[in-house]
Amino acid sequence: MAAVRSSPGLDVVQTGSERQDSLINVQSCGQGEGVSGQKRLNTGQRIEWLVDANTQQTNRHTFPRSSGVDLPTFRSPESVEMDEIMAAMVLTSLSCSPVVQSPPQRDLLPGDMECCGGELSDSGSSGYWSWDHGSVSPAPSPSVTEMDRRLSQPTDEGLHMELDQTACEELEARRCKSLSRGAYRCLWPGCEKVLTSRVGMKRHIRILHLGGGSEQSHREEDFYYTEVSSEDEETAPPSPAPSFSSGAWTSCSSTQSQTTPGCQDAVQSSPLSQSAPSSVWQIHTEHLYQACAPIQVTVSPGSPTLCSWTLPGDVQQKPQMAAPRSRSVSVGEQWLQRNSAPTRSQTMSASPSRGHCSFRKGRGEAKKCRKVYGVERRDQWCTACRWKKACQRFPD
DNA sequence: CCTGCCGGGAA
DNA sequence: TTCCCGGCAGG
Repeated sequence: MAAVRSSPGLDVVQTGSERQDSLINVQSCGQGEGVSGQKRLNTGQRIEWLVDANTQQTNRHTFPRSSGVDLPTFRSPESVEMDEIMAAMVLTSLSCSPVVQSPPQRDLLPGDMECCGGELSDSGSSGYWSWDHGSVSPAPSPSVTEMDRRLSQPTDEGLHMELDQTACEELEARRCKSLSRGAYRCLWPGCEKVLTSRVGMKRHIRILHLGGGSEQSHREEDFYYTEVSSEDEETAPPSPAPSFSSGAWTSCSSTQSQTTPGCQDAVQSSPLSQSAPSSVWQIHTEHLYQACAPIQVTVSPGSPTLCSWTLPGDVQQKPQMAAPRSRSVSVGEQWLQRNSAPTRSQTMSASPSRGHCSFRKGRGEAKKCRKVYGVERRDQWCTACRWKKACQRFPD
């Protein structure tokens, strides 16, 4: 918006020495730093202009000149009015000319708007949403000026509207990098890609996950990555993200409760893009929880039939989840202490075949703790065996 | 008789 | 909730 307005306190400054010249101070709402100066028109009017980027005023093309001011007599009121209009137009064109002032006219370039959208448009009234709106708009950052330099270079020949996408993305990436040293983590299930540039992440998601570069998918990538600051990256080793790729699992319960609260806090993107990744994380973590159980399992020594393990996906579906068994007493006990009760209750409640309360299933061929450790080492039994309950360490 | 474990009760 | 045990059933 290139608003040309005249401030009452400044605009019409007519001194006695400049009687024949109409001195008009104009303030133009635009972008970037304010530019002020004077311009002497053909008609002899000297126009002083002040282009202030940060003024958010309504468009007012009126030039309140007091009627009591003496004007050159050879001018008819119509011509004066025309001159004012002309002056306004000239000022408008001046303040919007890319040659004279590139910063304020940035939002007037439709090419920029189309190319980079809200990324480049810092104007709060542009109507475009912007990623870094709040952090960028108020104070011009070095990256902005640098970008302006880059932008004003080609626009010397005119409005260079054909900035290609990649160039804009580079600018965007630069800007994002300079503004925040954050990283962007892909939230696509199974993908833990962490990139330092948002554009790269978008491209990654678009190409790898969304499968192509369609227009629709171009907006979808925002849902599948989250922004994490570098501090979070450094201080978040227990974050579940790297854990997926690493197969060194000793206990699965450690990650169960860590459903990315830190990541959520670190996210600074739009709330729309927050919601989707969180749900993705939720699902992901649940899968992780379900999947981690068979990983730490070691096969029971006496029963080869127990070696048939289902895949994590199947484990999730099956109502009767097989409890893990381990020869390692300490690990098994730890796991039992944490998971025996919930697993048991899950199994009980979900099993439809157990209609009979007094049903006593036949004795399995698996050796239980009593058989394995003997009565003399009862302290090494699983808790259930110690309580004369169904063995959880070596279930049938 | 041994073993596994259900059901119930005590702390 | 944790712990223990009587007692039943299968082998």
